[in-house]
Amino acid sequence: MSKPTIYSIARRCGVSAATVSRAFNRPELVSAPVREQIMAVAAELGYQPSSAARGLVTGRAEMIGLIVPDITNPFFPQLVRAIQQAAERMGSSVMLVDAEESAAAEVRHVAQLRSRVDGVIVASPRSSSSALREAARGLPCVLLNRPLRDLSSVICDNTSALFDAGDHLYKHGHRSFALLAGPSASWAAARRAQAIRRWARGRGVELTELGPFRATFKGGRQAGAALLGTDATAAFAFDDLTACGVLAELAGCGVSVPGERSVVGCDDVLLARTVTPSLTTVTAPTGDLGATAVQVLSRQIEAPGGAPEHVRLPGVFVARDSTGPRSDS
Amino acid sequence: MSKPTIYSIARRCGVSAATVSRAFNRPELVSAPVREQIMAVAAELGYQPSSAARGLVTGRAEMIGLIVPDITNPFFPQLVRAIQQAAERMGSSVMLVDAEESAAAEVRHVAQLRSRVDGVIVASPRSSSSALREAARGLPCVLLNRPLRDLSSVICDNTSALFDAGDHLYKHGHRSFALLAGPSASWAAARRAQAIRRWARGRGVELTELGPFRATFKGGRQAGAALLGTDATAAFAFDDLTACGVLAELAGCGVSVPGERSVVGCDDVLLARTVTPSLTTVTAPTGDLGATAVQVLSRQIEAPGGAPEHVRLPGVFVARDSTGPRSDS
DNA sequence: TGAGACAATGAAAGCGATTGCATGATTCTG
DNA sequence: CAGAATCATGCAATCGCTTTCATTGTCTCA
Repeated sequence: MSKPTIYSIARRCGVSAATVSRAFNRPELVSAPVREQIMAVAAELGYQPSSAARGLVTGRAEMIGLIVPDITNPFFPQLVRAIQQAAERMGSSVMLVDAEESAAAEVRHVAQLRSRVDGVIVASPRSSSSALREAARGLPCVLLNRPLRDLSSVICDNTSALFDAGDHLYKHGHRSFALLAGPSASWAAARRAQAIRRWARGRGVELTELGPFRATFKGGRQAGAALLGTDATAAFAFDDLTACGVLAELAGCGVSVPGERSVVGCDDVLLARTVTPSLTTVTAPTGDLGATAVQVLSRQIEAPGGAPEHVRLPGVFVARDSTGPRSDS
Repeated sequence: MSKPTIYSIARRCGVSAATVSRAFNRPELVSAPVREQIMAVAAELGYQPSSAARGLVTGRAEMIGLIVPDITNPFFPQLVRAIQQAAERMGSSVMLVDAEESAAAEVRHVAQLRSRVDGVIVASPRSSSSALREAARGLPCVLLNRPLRDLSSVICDNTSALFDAGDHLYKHGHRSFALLAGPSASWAAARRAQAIRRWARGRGVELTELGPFRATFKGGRQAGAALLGTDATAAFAFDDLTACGVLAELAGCGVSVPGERSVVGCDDVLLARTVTPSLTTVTAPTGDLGATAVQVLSRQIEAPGGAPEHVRLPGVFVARDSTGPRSDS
């Protein structure tokens, strides 16, 4: 027998399809005995409403798209999970798309998702503002970690946490710093760099800028190598993953951390706690970030064309073992 | 103006909707000038076919579901990426669902996905065989890392690689081993344990079994603590994540690796290379695993009810720094 | 007791695409 | 040159569901 539909159920129950539909969507409109019979038959037949048919008439896909630049960067799985949980709470599923660090892919995927989702969350987009705006035209959209005036955004602001990080290093006697810049297309990278520059200027300490490096472990190793070419005693890595690369490179060269150099990361991914030495970093409120993004998106979906919302959540500095007193060498 | 449909395009081009539809799906059936005009108008209007409408009539969602037990376990992002790439090649999108290590959630999600996808890939399922079979009834389904006679499966067989791992340790003089078992519901865990037991018996060495432990960093720390209660000089962790936990715990207790104890992981996630010491482990062919799973699934979708396929891909042992000569203490 | 009010249900019109069949215009073919 | 084959296109049914509107009883209240 073919897939059960509301009609097969209706026939078996001696009611009309409309009643079956209502039994599911507006149960209070159906008398108790009929409703129960419908439910029983539905369960027996293993009925599942066709979301295509429903979507066709309601115009809702009950699905949101999520575009991440690199799912293998450990920051994103946490985010994905948070977003998925939040989406589930509002009855939606998540379609995940990995843009594999390509700005072009981001835009392409937004276009592809258009017809299949109610809205999209684009995490840490690499694409140009105009391309992004264009791609999202008429599609509810929330940007994560990148503000754009006319699109909603939820961002993690690490500025003050990075100040704390700097102060923490300063107190440990460091006076010469390196900034290991992240991907040049990344707003987060620019923002973090800016915060660190401002802090350094405020403190009047020396800041060597290196990079940009890719936000990968390998990129981190390169950054580590570059760091060794300077006399900075403390370095700000773009994120935890690159920081881990730096640690690995330094370890490989026999440079002790935090003995000879201190390193701070950003994001506080699982990795940060597992490396040796554990990473001093800035904890991003992943759960909140995801939940907020979904909320904002769902508001955009409810009221398309509504004013864009901009939410900013602060990161929190956390000191671990990759930072310590400046060596007197 | 509202969303463009084939009708709005048809009207603007002075043709029927059928022709527009054909222009997209069977362009060879439409004369060149008409086709080009349709394409031009479609592009101008930013037309995107409604996948709900299409899905309703074709019965295809062009979407596959992917259920993973724990997206924050670094093994899975790699797999997700591989699967997504493969799916994209066959024109499908991927709906990711994180079951958060709950067997019940797995089954629940399979049921939910039913109506929205053409088939599902269930990675490393925790649920019982019968529940799984029941949930997948009539739904094309491929199991990853868990064989079940009547459902297709793609598994990574680490048996021989684990033998290699054992031999590697044996050559380094180890004679007393610990098996840090993974989740009891995990087929992979059972399978790995079995391989190790067999190897140990074959070699005639002592094997202490500990656990089960959860496949998380924390679970690994517990495993590490348990390990210290034994006199095993070498330990097989369930996977890299737990192995990292073990390393952290040992480091925390001042036990040197590989000086005092050797540890081997499994999966070869990014983490394995980034921890210190880098992890001796078994590399899983993630890319192949994902690509194969998608292929098998798409065959199941083409020919529903076809015979289940079973593919097994071997893991490869790789020695790094977490294993070394047995200490003479 | 009769007129609303109300509750439960059905009939039917879409939602936006695909697709089998019918049609009319061309082009072959012998 | 008549009839067949071919090509490009349109018509209309269909997919499974939601939802508006109409219908039929049942109550309730004056």
